[in-house]
Amino acid sequence: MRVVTWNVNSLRVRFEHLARWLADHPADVIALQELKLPDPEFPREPIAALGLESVHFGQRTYNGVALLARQPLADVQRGIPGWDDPERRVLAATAGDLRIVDVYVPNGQVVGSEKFAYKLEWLGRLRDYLAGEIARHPRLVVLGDFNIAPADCDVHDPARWEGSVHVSPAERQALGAITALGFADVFRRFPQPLDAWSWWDYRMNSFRRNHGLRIDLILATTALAERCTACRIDRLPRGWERPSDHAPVIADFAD
DNA sequence: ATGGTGGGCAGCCCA
Repeated sequence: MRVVTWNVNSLRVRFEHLARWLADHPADVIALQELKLPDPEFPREPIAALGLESVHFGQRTYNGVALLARQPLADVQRGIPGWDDPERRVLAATAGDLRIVDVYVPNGQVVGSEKFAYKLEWLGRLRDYLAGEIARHPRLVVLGDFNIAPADCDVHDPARWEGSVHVSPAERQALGAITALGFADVFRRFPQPLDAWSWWDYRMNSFRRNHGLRIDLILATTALAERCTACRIDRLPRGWERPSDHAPVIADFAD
């Protein structure tokens, strides 16, 4: 099973990039974030024309997540059960024998802000939800835009970023509480380049200078992570004309 | 040098 996560920053704008990339990178499951379109405008038919089933949980202007898959998606769950979060950021489904949870973690804006408090609350609620999911689904993958760089090796300039949003101790602790449920960040199970980022700011020529963060993650339950045979970031589409600010992350799992 | 760029919807909000 090949699993992909990609924050497309507007599916309307990036649909052609997605189609072009998928033509060269056949995947079994694709988790998308930041659709930025309401459900009635979701391009279900164009995606079906690519040979992919899809489920989506969108809203106008902001947020929105979708799962695309070669095979049918079952037991679809929109949002975190029992919490009426006004922002649409979580979508779960079962593809084959994998349970998939697609997440778009809040950005947090500035450490100490209201949005930052929402991010921490949100991560706590995700942890509680995943504690139940992991008990029911031993083969569980949680992937998406976490808006947290797990460690300093995931940051191009740790000194300049120290204490900022995406790297602050509070955020890393909240992520740690999730991985402590029994997940592995599969990217770090393999040798990787020292400068492997998944997001580059649109400003300040960040991509050209390769100033980025690794904030797009694929977490797998520990037993499943041992079946992971590869994980990499494909930075190529970040260099295409009018790109998303995120690159796709790819993981392969043996059957 | 506290900026810069991009998406979405209509002068900002969010990333």
